[in-house]
Amino acid sequence: MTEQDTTLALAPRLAEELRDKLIAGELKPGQRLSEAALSVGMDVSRNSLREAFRLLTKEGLLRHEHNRGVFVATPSVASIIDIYRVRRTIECQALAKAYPNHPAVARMRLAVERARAARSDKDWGTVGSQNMVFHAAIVDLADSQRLNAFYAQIAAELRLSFGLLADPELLHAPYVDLNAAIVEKLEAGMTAEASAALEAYLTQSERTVLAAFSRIDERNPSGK
Amino acid sequence: MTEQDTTLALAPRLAEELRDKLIAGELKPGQRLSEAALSVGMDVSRNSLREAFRLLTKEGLLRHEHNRGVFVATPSVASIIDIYRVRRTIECQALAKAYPNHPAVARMRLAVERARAARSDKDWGTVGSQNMVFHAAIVDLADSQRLNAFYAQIAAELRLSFGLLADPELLHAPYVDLNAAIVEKLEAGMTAEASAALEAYLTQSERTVLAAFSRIDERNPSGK
DNA sequence: CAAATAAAATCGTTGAACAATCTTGACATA
DNA sequence: TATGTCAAGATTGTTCAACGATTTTATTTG
Repeated sequence: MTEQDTTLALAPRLAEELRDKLIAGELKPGQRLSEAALSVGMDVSRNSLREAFRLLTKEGLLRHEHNRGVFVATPSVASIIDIYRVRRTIECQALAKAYPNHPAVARMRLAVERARAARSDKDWGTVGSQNMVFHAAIVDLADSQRLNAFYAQIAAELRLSFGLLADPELLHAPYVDLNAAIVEKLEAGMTAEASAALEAYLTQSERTVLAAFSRIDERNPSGK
Repeated sequence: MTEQDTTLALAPRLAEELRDKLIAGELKPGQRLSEAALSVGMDVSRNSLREAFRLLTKEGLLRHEHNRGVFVATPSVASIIDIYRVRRTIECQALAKAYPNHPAVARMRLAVERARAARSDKDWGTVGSQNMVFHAAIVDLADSQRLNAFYAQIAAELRLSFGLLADPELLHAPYVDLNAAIVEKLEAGMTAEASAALEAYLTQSERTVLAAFSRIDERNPSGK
């Protein structure tokens, strides 16, 4: 009974598989993805693979150049700034307008607690993924499927950038307690304060990521 | 020199062509799009058409059912509520954080003036499209490519819903002056007031659309 | 008239083919 | 040596034909 009953379409499955590899860093920014090579590697036809490419291109994880092929998207300072702008717009508003009994609040708290436990174990991978869960839950406060889907996409793009950065401790550890403060303010009904705290959080996080990114980028300007 | 030098890829062109037909109402909600029929009708291969279908499905304009084909998305009360939730989140925040000298402000004003001119001519189509321009300009205040792209998608979905509604005068005419008031507040640096006015606008517009939509929907519950 | 079954249509996916375009490398020229 | 030309070679863009899988329609049967 562990198998999938509903045979999902092939292209979305391929896209998911590729997305995982992109986020895991198995496929590196700037790298070209050969249709011929990948289609035999993944044991599917070129046509099916091209459908998957189109999906991931639309998500911003791949870049498509006509008659030249698809490449893993190369994060840039501009894209990071853009992504944080999106996050501030959506997350802060979701938090400001949230009502404190929303089911997503429980998920926020749970993510905070799990992140704290992982932090004591120095399990930075889990700290990072619980941080993602926390922010996805914030967006979920707005009760909008479309915002959720859009945010998932933005988060995947951001994780592509994170892949370039070396130090997950620096990247995620400092924010566990800030997250805790946010959820506490929210639970207390202080949505405006929670939102303000989140904005400060995001600004600080953006600065950290940009600084780390610039250090990489100036050594290796074109992302090869 | 009027021709396109860069031969654009086929799939995006097909997607654009279909998108236009969807928004124009040539393809009706719930209608099934046969791969075989459409591919001969548009004189392209089934494979290319399928790539275009994937794009439009990801945009929310088409719905894909495994082994059954693609259908024109059927707007629902839930989808309209969701779309307006997105609009309030993004547009109000963009306006609240805007700075009044942003180039998009000029476009907002221009759209208002054109809409007013069109209103005196009772050219409701232009009134509607200038209204779309106005709101796209608001989102542009946030200076984010990703928000712009996302909003364009949401707007297309909303226009699909509008296609079902009969009366463009009722739908757009009352909002020309509200738009004017918003741009004036913004130009005066009163971003908070502009944002509040927009929120009231959107709530009222949502109510109008939902009311009109329910009248249609109860006569024709499952969209043909 | 309902249920079961057979036939037809449609989608899902593959593989091969060929045109269009880009890349590479050899070669000639200044 | 540096540079520009030009012909392979490789890769993408697109089409076509085929066939298994699934759904829909039509037919038969009880």
